[in-house]
Amino acid sequence: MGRSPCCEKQHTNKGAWTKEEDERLIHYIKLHGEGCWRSLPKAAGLLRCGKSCRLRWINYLRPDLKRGNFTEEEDDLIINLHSLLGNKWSSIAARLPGRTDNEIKNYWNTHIKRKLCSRGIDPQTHRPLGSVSGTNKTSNNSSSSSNSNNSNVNRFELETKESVVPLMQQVPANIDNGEDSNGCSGLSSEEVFPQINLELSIGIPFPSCQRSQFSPVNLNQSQKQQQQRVSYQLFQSTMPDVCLCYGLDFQKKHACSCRVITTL
DNA sequence: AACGGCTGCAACCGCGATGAC
DNA sequence: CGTCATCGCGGTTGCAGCCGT
Repeated sequence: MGRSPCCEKQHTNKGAWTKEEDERLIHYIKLHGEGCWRSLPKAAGLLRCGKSCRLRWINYLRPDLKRGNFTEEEDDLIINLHSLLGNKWSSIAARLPGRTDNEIKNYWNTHIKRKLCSRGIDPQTHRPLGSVSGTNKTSNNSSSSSNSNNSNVNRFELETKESVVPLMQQVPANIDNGEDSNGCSGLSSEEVFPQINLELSIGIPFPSCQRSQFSPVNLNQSQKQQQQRVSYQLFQSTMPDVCLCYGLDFQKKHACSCRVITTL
C-alpha cells in the first residue's frame, strides 16, 4: 500500500530544524533559487528529505513571510474565504500575502473555530449552530432561474437591499471554484445562487469592477479557454463589509447569476 | 518546586495531481 | 498509454511552553 518513501529515512534528520540547517537552506536557495527539492538536500549539505526542506522554506524561512498576529481584517477575510472555499488552505493563503497555508490552517483550528463557536456559528458550515444542516433552503423563488440568459449588456447592479444576505444562511457547504455546474454538486448556478439573479455581461476584467470597487481574483484561464462550464468566482472587495461571488459561463461570456454576501 | 493538563505551532505523513519518459 | 518521480496539499502528530493546582 501507498508509495515508497520519498527518501532514505535512516539517513535523514527529523524533528525541529537547527539554526545551522536553516542557514544552509537559506544560503542554498539564495544562490540557486527554489525548486528541485529532491536534490536540494544533498546539494545543500543537509541531512533532510526534500519535502522537509520545502516545508521549512515555505512555512518559515521565506523572506516575504509576515510573522505575527493576524489582524481583524485578516480574520474576517479568512472566515469569508473559508465559507466559500472550505478547507482549501492554500487557496485561502494565496489571498493573504505573507501568510502560509499551514499558518492559516493552524490559526483556523486554534482561534477562529473557537471564535465562531462563541458566536454560535458552526465553523464548518458557517451556519448557526443547531440549525438544520445540509439543506439549501432554496426557496422556490421562481424568478431565480427564469431569466439567466437575458443579456443586459454591461449592467451590473444590485437589485435591492434585500439581496444582501447573511453568509451563513446561503452559501452551500462546498462551492468549489471551478466546479462544473453539472458536476459533483449537481447544482445549477441558479440553485447555488437562488436569491439574486443579476444579469450581467462581462469582459475580463469586468468593467464594472472599477465602478463597484471589486477586483477579480482566481480566474482560471484553462477553464475559460477549454470548457464550457460555469465557474464560481470569488471577488475580493475593497469595500469593508462585502464580497461577491457569482456564477460565470465563460463560453457565453455572461454570468448566470450573482449574489452578494455580507461578512460575519 | 513539581506535576499534569492544555494550547499553539512546527513538522511529518499519506495521497492525489502532474509531468517526464 | 502506462509507469515512475516529484510536487504540493490537507490532515495529523509531537513537543515545547504556559498555566493552574
